[in-house]
Amino acid sequence: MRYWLFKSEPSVWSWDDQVAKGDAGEEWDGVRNYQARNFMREMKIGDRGFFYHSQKDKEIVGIVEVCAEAHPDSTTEDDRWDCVDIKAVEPLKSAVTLEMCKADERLSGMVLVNNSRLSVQPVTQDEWDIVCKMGGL
DNA sequence: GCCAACGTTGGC
DNA sequence: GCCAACGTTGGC
Repeated sequence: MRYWLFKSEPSVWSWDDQVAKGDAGEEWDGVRNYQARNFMREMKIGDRGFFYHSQKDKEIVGIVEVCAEAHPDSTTEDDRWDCVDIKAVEPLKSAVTLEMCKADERLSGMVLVNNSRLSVQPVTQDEWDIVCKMGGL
């Protein structure tokens, strides 16, 4: 199993919105970036990811699971764009802020810290464990 | 709200 | 195929 990180502006699609969808999950649509799309194509059902609130909060708030592998993005006719479906698994006991990630030397290699513009990104096993612990899980 | 970084588009 | 122009993202 691999680990990922999904970034979303909470004013557009928040953790609460994701939770409200329950086990049915929801398309992670609207991605128009090849790198991000390619990562989604690599995802398998059961892979886990962090749910990150960009802009205002800048913090990792919960854990999601891939519940459908890459398929055409229903929000566009353009067949270049695929997306996966994800569902909420559980919230972190306490959110892990970008600031905390930047302050932790062990996370200095995290894509989140180094490439702020990539909206879907891989997370290593080590990074996953560290952030989970910081989040109280 | 600004602006830096980055990705994409399109003219040549 | 290069590169300038433009648009978007997201931290500050």
